[in-house]
Amino acid sequence: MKPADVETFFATLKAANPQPASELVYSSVFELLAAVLLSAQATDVSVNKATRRLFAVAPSPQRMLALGLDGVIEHIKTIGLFRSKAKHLLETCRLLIERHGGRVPRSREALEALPGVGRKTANVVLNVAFGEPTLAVDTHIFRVGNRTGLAPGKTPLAVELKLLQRVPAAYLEDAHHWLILHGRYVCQARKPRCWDCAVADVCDFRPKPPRP
DNA sequence: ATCCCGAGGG
DNA sequence: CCCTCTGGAT
Repeated sequence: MKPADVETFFATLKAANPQPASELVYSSVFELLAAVLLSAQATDVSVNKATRRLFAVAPSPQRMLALGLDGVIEHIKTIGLFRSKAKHLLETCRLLIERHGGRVPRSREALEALPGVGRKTANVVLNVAFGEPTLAVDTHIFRVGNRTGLAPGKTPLAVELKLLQRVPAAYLEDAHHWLILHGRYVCQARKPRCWDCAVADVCDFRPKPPRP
């Protein structure tokens, strides 16, 4: 993708969706952190189904700890990777209380020190909860960055750095959600919907012509 | 590089 | 059946 097309790319996505937001359901910074931790390799629909039950009983680190491992698993067992996620979530809750007064810390170092929280999850929390100019690269953004030519890279970190360097400052705040929603609904993994893609003319990807 | 791991879509 | 889903730890 040519540098001049990057502005067009984001202006077009913005016009279609002026105020993009996460589709995860949460009502506090703690719930955001927990929901994102649970969302690894899972759809937001399945995560929301589980967190509706979980957060009704455990909206705080203290209440989450009180549930215990089996209690947490009972609520999230419909999500993939549920055993490791339950374990990580509980240990994270313990550390939030022990190190951070039961609050979610605002620094990358403190966030990534929590089990189950890596660079991507930390970036989401820093951006969405604290308004920091970070850009979390998930499976969608990694694919969209490479496929479109907007931000090619062999690893998520490489794509993230390329995006931070190419996305105009005015779009950085919401770029994460525009890219993720574009990847989820239009630039899909298996069958990208290029025929109704608003940014197809500035995209490097050319789909195979359909069979007659 | 491998493991974790359920639900939904094609 | 196979692939994908807002990854992270070992």
